[in-house]
Amino acid sequence: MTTDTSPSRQGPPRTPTLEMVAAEAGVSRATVSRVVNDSPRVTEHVVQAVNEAIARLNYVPNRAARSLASRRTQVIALVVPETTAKLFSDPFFATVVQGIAMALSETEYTLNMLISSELRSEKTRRYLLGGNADGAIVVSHHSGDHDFSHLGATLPIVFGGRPLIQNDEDSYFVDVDNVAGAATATEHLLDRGARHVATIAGPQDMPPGFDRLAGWSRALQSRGLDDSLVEVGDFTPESGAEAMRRLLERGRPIDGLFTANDQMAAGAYSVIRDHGLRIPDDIMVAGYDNNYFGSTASPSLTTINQPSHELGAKMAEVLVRLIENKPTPLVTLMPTELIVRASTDRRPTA
Amino acid sequence: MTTDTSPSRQGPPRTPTLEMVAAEAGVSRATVSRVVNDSPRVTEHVVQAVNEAIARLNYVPNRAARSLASRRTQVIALVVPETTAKLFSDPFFATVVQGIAMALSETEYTLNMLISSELRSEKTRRYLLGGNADGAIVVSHHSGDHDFSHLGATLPIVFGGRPLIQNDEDSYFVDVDNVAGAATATEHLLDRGARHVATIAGPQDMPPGFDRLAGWSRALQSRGLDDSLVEVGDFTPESGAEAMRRLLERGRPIDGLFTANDQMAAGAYSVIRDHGLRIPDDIMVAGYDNNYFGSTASPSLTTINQPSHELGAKMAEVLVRLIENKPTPLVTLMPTELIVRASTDRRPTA
DNA sequence: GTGAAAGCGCTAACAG
DNA sequence: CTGTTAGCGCTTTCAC
Repeated sequence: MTTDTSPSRQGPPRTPTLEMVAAEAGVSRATVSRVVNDSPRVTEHVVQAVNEAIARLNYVPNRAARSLASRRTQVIALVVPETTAKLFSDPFFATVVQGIAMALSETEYTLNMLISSELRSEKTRRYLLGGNADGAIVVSHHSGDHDFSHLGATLPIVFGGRPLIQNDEDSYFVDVDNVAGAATATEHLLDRGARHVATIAGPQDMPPGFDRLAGWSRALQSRGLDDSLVEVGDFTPESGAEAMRRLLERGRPIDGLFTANDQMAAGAYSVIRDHGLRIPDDIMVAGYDNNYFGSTASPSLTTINQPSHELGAKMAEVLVRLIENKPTPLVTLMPTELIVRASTDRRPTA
Repeated sequence: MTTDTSPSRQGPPRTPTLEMVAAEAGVSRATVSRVVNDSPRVTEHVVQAVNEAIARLNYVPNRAARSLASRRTQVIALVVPETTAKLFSDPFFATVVQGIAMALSETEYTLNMLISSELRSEKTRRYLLGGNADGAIVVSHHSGDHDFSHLGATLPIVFGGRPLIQNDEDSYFVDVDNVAGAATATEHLLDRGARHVATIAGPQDMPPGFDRLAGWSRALQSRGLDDSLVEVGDFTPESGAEAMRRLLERGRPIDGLFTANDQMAAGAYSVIRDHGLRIPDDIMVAGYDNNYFGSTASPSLTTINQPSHELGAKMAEVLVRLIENKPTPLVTLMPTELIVRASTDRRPTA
């Protein structure tokens, strides 16, 4: 076992070149190139001959050469801020990435995943600006990571999750319709007979936190109901418990609760029970996210499901359209789905 | 909003070239190239001048050109069989990928993620053989996906998880030491006083299932204890419950249980309780995986933690060594960690 | 419709 | 130590 450190450099070309195919098929390199890129104006007969030669030689085009000549890379960069990368084990995020990767695997594009730390974000910027990708998808939980938005002018970029501040420079993004989702959950509580619906909101400096509170408010206001029973948490079960405590201490009647995510609902559950109240009989509860916390809670939690896989697929789709100069709306909102479970299992009251 | 479908082709070169830097610095292109690739033999003085020119022009090298000329791509392919991609929401798998990506972000290599469906696996093969990557990491749950192992001769490849059959062609892989982990958990049960330790094993056609059973056996045999209390499940909670039922029906004493994963332990819990037995007083239980099922179970489950992030990082490290022709062992086993919780909370008996 | 020729931006011998 | 000279493998006008 030697300690040869130098990169292994094979001698002769390992893979057949376009030129060899041309020779094999008895045509020019230009023609082979046309066939490979299925250009319209090539005789059917020639196409066949070339394809046979390709098959015989087991030819596969060299990406580097192709992209050098065509000034197109066929690469899509997936930029993941390091803070978000840490949350990779979050099923939501992982599934979004899965959606992106699977959608792209259907296309000619290749997915390049970059972790961009605060420190080395310059490296990422250079990579993107250096013409190493045809476009980029930026996913992040903290939408402060929109440092990249100004790159949108130079390179097609699609963001996952809307920016907190709708910036002047119009950036493309696709997101879940948090407002509508929250409103749906709240309306469900109302339909099932709740009249005093409280909410445990998420951080108001995060779009999902902000939007879900807005959706809850909207649903109540549109029925002329009170929307002042609000407490804010930070998406953790503990904060959910705290918030629930504060809510109950207000001493006002509560018969419905919408929490901005399932974790906080789980936290609220324990407090509700500690107060001798029953779910759903005394208080119906609805969460948001449809994750493990909700499905294993007892009683199982009614919640809002986010189409995370589809979200990723959509991001890929939008970016590809952008790259190919096809008309595309600036913002794409994905619909959510209400999952009804035991925590709201009550017949509508009269 | 037009419907121009053609790729946007900008006119003039958008990014400064190495040649422009050379002119700016008053040296030849070769010299600039040497500086960029920090070759040792360049005068300090010249290095500075070039670097300043680079900074002034905001130059960033073109990957395609570089790789075309150097026959090196600086790309590492992450091959994810579609069956595995579906499990992306599995925290274990997602964390492994995270580990790979983060380790690679420290290097000059770029991560290319490919979903390889059974059908289109030919596409992946061509991509890899086409010289589009310097190496590949293949991650999969089902190690039947070692279709790629024969590519190992052509391209450096590292596999995640050991192959079921130790194939002749020596392929590199890194894995968690399942045998040792299972043995550790089992020994822990013995140390806490268990004498009749049963196991609920995983599918025997999956390496983790097979190895964890082996580890359990080894621990018992080395103390001269009986290792016949085995039932097999399929890693689901339901199968765990079934297996536990069969175990108890044997009518033999059981005071300890090792399950091949936490899910099956969760399933076993309910059956144990249904039989009027207490955990840990009557039966101590240890699982494997350290996931949500174990930590939220009641009593909380003693289990084996897998260093998933480190596993990914190691895979990246091994591959890079391979690519750079540094000596590297064929198999790398990562150590596990015992997490002691309430399900084995009992003082050692006399 | 097809071929010829001219590069894309960079690296890698080889001289000097 | 630095410059010169050839390409890497492919696309792309431009003629024919």
